[in-house]
Amino acid sequence: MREIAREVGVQVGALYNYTPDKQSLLFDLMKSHLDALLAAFQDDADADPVARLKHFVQFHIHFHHDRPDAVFIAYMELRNLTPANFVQIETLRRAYEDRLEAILRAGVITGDFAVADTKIAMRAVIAMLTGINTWFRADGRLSLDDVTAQYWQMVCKAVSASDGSSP
Amino acid sequence: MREIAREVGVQVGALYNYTPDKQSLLFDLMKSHLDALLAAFQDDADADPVARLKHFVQFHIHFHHDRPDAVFIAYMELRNLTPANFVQIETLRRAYEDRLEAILRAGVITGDFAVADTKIAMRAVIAMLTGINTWFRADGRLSLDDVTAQYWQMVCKAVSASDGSSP
DNA sequence: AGGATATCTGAACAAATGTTCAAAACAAAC
DNA sequence: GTTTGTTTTGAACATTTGTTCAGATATCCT
Repeated sequence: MREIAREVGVQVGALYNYTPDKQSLLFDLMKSHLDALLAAFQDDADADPVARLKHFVQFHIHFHHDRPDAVFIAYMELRNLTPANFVQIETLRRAYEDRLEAILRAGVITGDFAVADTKIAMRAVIAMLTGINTWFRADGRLSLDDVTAQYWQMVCKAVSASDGSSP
Repeated sequence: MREIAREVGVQVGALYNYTPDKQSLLFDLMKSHLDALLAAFQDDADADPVARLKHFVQFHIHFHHDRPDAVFIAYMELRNLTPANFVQIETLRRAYEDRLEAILRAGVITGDFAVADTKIAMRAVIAMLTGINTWFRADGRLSLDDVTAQYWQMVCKAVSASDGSSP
């Protein structure tokens, strides 16, 4: 709290005009992050599964890249939520994951994708993409668009029916 | 420290016969984890890159599955290391990552793999595999061997030259 | 301008946490 | 069984951290 106050340029006490306690602040940060995530992701269930997946990959990478702090908190502070708050946050995260899984399921049905278990594949994709935030730096060797293109290649191949048609 | 003491069944003070301070304890835990990781991973540079990669995937998953606590600490407590200790730990982690990258580079040369950038691919693979620890439960739907097989499928396809020959 | 309302400061309190140390308990050697 | 060396206890100290609150300061409305 003192760290936040210093960053904001205010005394600690003043923060308590904006949050009843630290737990609520943490929870509100996470919840609004996940609400924004769910609201921002648009998916057209009638489109081609490959195009939907590509859009998901691009969306996920850019959305997370734009909010490094929120993403960091959402991952590192999970264990500091009360059980009740944890459940709520997990429910939201699950809802987002379900959107990806739905794409994968659709692709399996059309034959575009070949994965043994869509839930496993979904977790693999999410972990892969979210991992970018831990190492990507804008002043690095590659632009975010380069990185996005390469991740899309890998994700696409990883879940594709392996006939070499998609990438 | 009090939590550790309670778990061990001893008073806090007694712990300080075994570690000069908490920072050293944390550092020693991480270092011995990474030393063990590097020592345990055997790689045959003359073997087929696909076989080497498969072995890496299986090794990584099982090694990390056997040490959930060490893995958890190695990821969540990184930011609590002193700068000097952080550098040492990062160097070890980097050494491990380099072993994977070497496999990918070898496969690119032989034409078994097709990735635009081996460092990016290496990070994607590591993130994917390490992510398993956050959700896998032994009493879940799938056995660790099932999960390993599926991840191997995905990793293999993700980095393969996309001619459908490898999986 | 003056009063009502909102916001901030400065200092304090309480709990948690890393660390120390003298005395007690224990173990090993002769 | 006494001596010597090691380990543990129990209590204390210093810092950090979440939180509160009375009084000061700023903002807004008429």
